[in-house]
Amino acid sequence: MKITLKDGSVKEYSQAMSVIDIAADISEGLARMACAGEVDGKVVDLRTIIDSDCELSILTFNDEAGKAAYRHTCSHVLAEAVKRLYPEAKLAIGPSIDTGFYYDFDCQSFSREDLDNIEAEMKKVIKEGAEIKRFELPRAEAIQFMEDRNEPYKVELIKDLPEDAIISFYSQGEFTDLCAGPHLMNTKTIKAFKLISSSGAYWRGSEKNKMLTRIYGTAYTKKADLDEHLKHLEEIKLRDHNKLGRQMEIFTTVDVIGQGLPLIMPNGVIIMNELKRWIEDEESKRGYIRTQTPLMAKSDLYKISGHWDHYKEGMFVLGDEEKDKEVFALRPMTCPFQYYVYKASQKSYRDLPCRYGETSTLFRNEDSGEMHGLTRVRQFTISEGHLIVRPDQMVEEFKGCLALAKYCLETLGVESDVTYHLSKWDPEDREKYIGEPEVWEETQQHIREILTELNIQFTEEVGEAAFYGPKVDINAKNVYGKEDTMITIQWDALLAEQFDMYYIDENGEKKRPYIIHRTSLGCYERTLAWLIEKYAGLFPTWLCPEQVRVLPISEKYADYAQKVNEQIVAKGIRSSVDNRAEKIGFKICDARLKRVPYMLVVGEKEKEAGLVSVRSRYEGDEGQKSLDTFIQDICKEIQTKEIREIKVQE
RNA sequence: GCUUCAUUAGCUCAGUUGGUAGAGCGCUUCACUCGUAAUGAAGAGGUCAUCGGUUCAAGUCCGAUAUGAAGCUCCA
Repeated sequence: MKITLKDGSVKEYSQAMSVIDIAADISEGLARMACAGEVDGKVVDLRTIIDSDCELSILTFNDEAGKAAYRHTCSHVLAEAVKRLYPEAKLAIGPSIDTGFYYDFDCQSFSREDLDNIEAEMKKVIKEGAEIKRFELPRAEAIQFMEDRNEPYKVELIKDLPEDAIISFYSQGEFTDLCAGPHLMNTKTIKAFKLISSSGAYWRGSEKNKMLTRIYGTAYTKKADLDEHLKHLEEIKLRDHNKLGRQMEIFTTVDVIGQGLPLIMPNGVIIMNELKRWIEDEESKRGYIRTQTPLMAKSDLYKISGHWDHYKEGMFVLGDEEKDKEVFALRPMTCPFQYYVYKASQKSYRDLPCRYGETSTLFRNEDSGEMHGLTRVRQFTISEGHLIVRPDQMVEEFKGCLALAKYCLETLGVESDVTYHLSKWDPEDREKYIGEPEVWEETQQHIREILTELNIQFTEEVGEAAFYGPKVDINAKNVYGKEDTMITIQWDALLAEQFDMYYIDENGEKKRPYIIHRTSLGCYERTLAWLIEKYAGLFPTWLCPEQVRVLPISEKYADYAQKVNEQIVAKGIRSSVDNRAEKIGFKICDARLKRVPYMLVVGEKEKEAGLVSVRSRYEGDEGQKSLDTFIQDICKEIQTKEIREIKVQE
């Protein structure tokens, strides 16, 4: 048989060979690094026997699938160590993930000390270097095998496999696990690993099931790579908005005020207000008209919208239906409020599209475990908007919303950090959605075409739609890799009916409009969190709470510093003077720690010549210049919302 | 909501097996009046998250509550 390798070379063998044997035949080094194989594009185990012509790649840790096999094997080592130390622990599942691997056990919870002990035991397992063997059993025997070992979760997994499935096991020494593989040949191949953390996780991801104990870990082929990864984990904590945002006095929380109710501090308010003014002005330029509607409404409104029946749990209800004549609820969305603005007067087809914008504060009673910093809160403010349009205007208006979103992302310098998703309904779960299947398929196809036409890369997600229509979600990851929706644009051909919204067409007949629910920048709190992490607190100048700090060399130059500052402030720039009785080195250090982009040092020389000595975090801005030039430059930078490269610090 | 961990000065954190509190930064005051990453000295500041329990004695042990964190689930 002929084996074509990745580099195009061909090996010929007269007999069937396993992948690992072929790797060994190519080179001993490759056999040592081999984690899995790829035969005609399909990932296979190293033990897979090849008996016919094919294309073969030997996958190492440098290949995604090889890395997965390596880490998956490490998760088996973890499982063996846990079984040795805690024989009563029941095995659940233990896959590899992006950043490493985990294994779920039904057992006690583990402290850091326990994890350290388990790590030590894992090292023993690796040192023993047991060969990893694969074998298959018929279904009934497989079930019996795991029943004998008192592993109920494994039995359940096998029972869920199709009748004709090949049920494979991998064993190393006295440890055997139900597993599809692939795996390394020997446990001693694992060179560097670390158990990261332990937490609870529901069996099969359902809150109705028992909570198991999950151990997260990661593994690399070199200790240096592992150390780098661990260092990276430490570093991302430094840009975590939840820490940095508090440290920079952007927000704080107070226990007696409550969960999910952050206090935005003056620094945070400056950034949020800059964003708000910018968005509101931009929307006005794009033909939006603004509304300001109540933060709460009687239960009657939510009964019409359907929220009272479906989402009451998620709302803050004021009053008791049994006792009170009127019951109110804080609004969890703006939709019906803006619909009534539309309905307040009769609309002609000439009036459409109506683009309503509102900087809208919403309240959602999230479960207590869901709150997180500024990204998941109970009260938040979004750049909300609803476009009431004629069906023939829908596609163009939807594109306009996407263009606005794209403009916002570009201006903030984050367009390369987002992913687009077409959130579709789930035809298998009809109860969750209103409307007919044909309408859903048609609108989804419209959005698909729009995204394709605009050359936007996107994924399609089943079951992620709103109950009234499909949507485009623009998501971003936080520093820990967790994804959140930043912007959403929703196609709604159904709710106008519910609220009896109409317009008069050219024939004098009542017609149903379509509605686009959208945000231009999403929720300000979440965007703020995103920007903190994106820029590690070093915001573009236009968003910096403090843009300029004037640093007099000594108190003798306080007057000049004051004059300089006044001229800068007069231009609407956020500037202050550091008049403390400190050395200039101290003042510079402090201004840097506070992330002030521009420092203006003034002393004898500057005072005499009417200059300022600029020190900034940007390249090529050092040195003396006239105050007028400085003001001109910074005004331009702020006005254009320029994103400048930050100088690399030693 | 679930699992685990945490909560000590404004902030970041020490505090051994139970014997009534410490550091650095910050703040206040004084001295220094300084040329590009941290001047020196002194002082103020804490019912150790809250409530309850065990104990002669609790920051330390136990329980409940609140808040925070990681993960799970959820996110109209």
